[in-house]
Amino acid sequence: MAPRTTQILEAAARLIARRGVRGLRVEELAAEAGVSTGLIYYHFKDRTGILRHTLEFISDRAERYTTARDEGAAPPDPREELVETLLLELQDTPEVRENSAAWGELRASAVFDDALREDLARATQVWVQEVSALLGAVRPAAPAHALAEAAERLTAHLEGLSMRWLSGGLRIDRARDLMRGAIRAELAVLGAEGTEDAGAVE
Amino acid sequence: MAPRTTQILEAAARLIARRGVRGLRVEELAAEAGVSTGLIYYHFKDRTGILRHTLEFISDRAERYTTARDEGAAPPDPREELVETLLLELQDTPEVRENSAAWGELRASAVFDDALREDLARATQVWVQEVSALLGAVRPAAPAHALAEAAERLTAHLEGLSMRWLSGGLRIDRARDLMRGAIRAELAVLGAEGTEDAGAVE
DNA sequence: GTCTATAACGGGATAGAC
DNA sequence: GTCTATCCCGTTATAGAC
Repeated sequence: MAPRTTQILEAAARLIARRGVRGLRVEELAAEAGVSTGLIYYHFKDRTGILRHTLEFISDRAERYTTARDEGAAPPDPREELVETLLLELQDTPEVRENSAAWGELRASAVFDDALREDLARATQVWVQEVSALLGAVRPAAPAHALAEAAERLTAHLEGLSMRWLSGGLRIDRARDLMRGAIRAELAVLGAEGTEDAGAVE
Repeated sequence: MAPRTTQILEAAARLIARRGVRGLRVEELAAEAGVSTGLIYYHFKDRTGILRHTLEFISDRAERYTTARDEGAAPPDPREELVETLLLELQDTPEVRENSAAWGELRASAVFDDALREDLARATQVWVQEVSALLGAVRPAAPAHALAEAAERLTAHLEGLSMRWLSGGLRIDRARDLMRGAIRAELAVLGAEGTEDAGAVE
C-alpha cells in the first residue's frame, strides 16, 4: 500500500477514535493527514470507501499489536500472560484508546451495515482463538469447547467493559479490576488443574 | 407524558433500532411517527433532545418489561429469576431486538457525545443495582461490594454479547448459553451459600 | 498524484399560519 | 399543538489546472 494512503488511513483511525464514524469529516481528515480532500477522493472513491478501508486497517493493526508483545525477557507464566493480554485493551493511553474506540465504532456500525459484518466476524474469531489458546495454557486439563466458551465470554465481556469505559460510565481502574475478576471467575469454573490456584474468593 | 410525544418516542426507538442513531433523520422520524418535523422540534428542541428523551424512554421501557414479568404464578426461586431477567435481553423478538439495538447505539454515541453520558450512566446504574439485588437474593452471605462487582460485570458482559449478536457474529442461542455460563461462573465465585448449588462445571 | 475552487445537495432548524 | 414552507449551513463530491 502506498505511503500516502497509509498516511491517510492512520489519520482516519485517529479521527474516528476522536469523533466517531459519524463525526468523520472528509475535510477534517484531509487536514489531519496533511493532504487535500481531492486526493482522498482520488484514492478512496467516496466516504464509504474511506470507512471500509479504515476499518480494515484498524483490525489488521489490532491483531498486530496484540501478538507483537512477545519479545521481552522471560516469558511470564501462562496466567500472567492471559491477564496481561486482556488488560492490554484497558489502558488509558492514546494508542489503546484509539484502537478501542475505533473498534467499538466498527462493531456498532456493523449492526446496520452488512458490508462490515464479515470482516468483523473474522477479526473477532482470530481474537477469540488467541484467548482460547492462552486459557488452554493455564488450564491444560479443560476441554477445548469449555476453553472456547470462556474465551468468547471474556472477549465479549472485555468489549462491554471497554464501551462503558469509553462512554464515561466506568473508570479505567475499575474496569481493569472487573476484568481481573472475570478472569478469576472463569478460571475457577474451568477447574483448578494446572499450575495455578483458583484465586481467593474476595 | 402526552400521547403525541410518546408516539414520537416509540417511532424514534423503532428507527434507531433500524437505522442507528447515525442514520436517524428527523424528517424520516416525522414520517414514521405520522407527524410533522415542526412538531418534533416543538417538543424536543433539537436532534440531541430527541436522542436524550429516546434514551430515557428506552431505559424506562426496559425497566418496565424487566420488572413487569412478576405477575405469573409462583414467584420462581431467586436464581431462576436472576437468569430469566438477564436472558430477557437476549431474545430474538422485535421488541427486545429493538430495545437492545437502540441501547447499543446510544451507548456507542455517548462515547462522542457528552450530552448523552450522564443520562446513560444513570440508566446503567439503575440496571446494575437491580441485578445486584437479584444476586443478593441468591447469595445472601456475599458482601455488598462483591455483589455490586458481579452485577457490573454481568451487565457489561450482557451488553458485549448483545452487540455481538446484533452485529451478526453470534447466534442468539449461543449468546444465551454464554450468558448462562457467565452467571454460573459469577455465582460460583460468590460462594455456595444460600439455597443454590454452584452448578456443574459443564 | 496532488492541489484549488466550486458545484450540488442533504438535512437540521425556524417562521408563521391555523 | 400542529402543520407547511423554507432557509441556510455544513459536507460530500467533482472539475480542471499543475
